[in-house]
Amino acid sequence: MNIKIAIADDQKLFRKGITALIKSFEHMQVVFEAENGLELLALCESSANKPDIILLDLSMPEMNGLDALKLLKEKYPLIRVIILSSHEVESFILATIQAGANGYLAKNAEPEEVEQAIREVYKNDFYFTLPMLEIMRKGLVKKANIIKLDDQDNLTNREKEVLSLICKQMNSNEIADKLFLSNRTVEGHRNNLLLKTKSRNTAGLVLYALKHKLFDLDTLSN
Amino acid sequence: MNIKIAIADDQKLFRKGITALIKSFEHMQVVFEAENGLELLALCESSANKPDIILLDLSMPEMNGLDALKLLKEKYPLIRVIILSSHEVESFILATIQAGANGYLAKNAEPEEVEQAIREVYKNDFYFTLPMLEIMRKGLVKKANIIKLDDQDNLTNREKEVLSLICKQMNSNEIADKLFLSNRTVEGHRNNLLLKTKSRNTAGLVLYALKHKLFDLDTLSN
DNA sequence: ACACAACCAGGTATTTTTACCTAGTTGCTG
DNA sequence: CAGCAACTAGGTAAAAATACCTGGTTGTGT
Repeated sequence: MNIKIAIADDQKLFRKGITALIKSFEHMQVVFEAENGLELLALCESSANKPDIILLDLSMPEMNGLDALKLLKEKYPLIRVIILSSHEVESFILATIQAGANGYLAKNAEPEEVEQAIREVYKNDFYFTLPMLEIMRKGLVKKANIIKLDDQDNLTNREKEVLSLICKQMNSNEIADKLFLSNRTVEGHRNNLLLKTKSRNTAGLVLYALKHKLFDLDTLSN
Repeated sequence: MNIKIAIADDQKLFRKGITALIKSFEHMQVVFEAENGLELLALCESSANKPDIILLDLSMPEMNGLDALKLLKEKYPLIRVIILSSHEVESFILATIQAGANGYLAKNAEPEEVEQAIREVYKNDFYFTLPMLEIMRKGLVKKANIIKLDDQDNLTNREKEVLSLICKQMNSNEIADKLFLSNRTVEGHRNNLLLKTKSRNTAGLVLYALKHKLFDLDTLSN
């Protein structure tokens, strides 16, 4: 049985080249080409011949690759997507993985690697080169280490207490009631919090609290 | 030049077996063995002959592998660590990667794979098998998918735009400037956001945005 | 053509937050 | 004991957010 492939790239010549290349591989066929994200989605919608794997360029007009990827994965979770990359930044690459990309292929890769990538993704849902894996690993590690650096958070217990109540969407009066304080006192704490955390307002305080893991998103009902 | 290796495992026989195995590989030597995490750290401390790579069992008495790994990476960030795993759960595996593990090796792996893993880690800082990579990928993706369930968030694009700026600690006037709107309009959006998200104030909006992954903590500077 | 949702923008009034002050009490430490 | 940090609490004023209104425009779908 053939592996059905679709290609989305804004450069016609590139599309045609890849198509020709894929034709030279055994048991593969290109079912359609798209020149931007919108067209890709439309073709996936209309085509009776759904692709198994899509080769997706990230930088396209109309709708870029990342947005297209997200929508694709939402509507057709079974379709595997291999990202065609020129020279993207790490955060963008991570975003595509988080959006569900199944593989990554540099645009200057060898033809053999294209074939290998497609077959691996078809078999294992998965193909990444070593540098990519290194980036992924960094991405995994990063989250745990965002803070840790400036961690001496200086906040006193009372301040942390007030901050936690702020994060529960209480205003100063309510907090004062709860802690048996004057609202002026609470305002004082609040002010110190703004200074110490270098925040501009309540939004900043909430972000600070979450970033520094003073407590967890899940514990705050909404 | 030889690759210097240390082994930490609580089973003596296993240690000796691996040591023997490694002796059979070219340009490798075992510099010491430890039977638990504490001993491993002590030996790293005292030994003049620091290992390049440590083969580390996760389940050990006294101090388990994960804790040992964390301390190791803190003190000796240059030492690479390959985890020896029997049958750990995913979350534990991810924890080791976040703690800086450079590779993962199943205890029932083929001898050739041990050699390959060591050489790859020595060369690339990095060796993971396909199933491991799959787990890593899931780990990366998971975070992005916590919500999604109740996702019909009703928020219009404009509202999301305003919300994102609120989360960047902007006030209504600043948002109005940025979006070329009247501040009254922004206030209108803001009000709708409060209603739709059932929030009481800015803190609630930020929490909502984060909970529903409208964007990521990391992307919001603080 | 009509309904409807999204978007925009104004008014008025109240509440809350922010900014910038002062100052007393408590408890710990050199 | 002196010094300091944490906690408390007050005043005044300006800025921002909230509550509750109104009404217009635009685009989409029926």
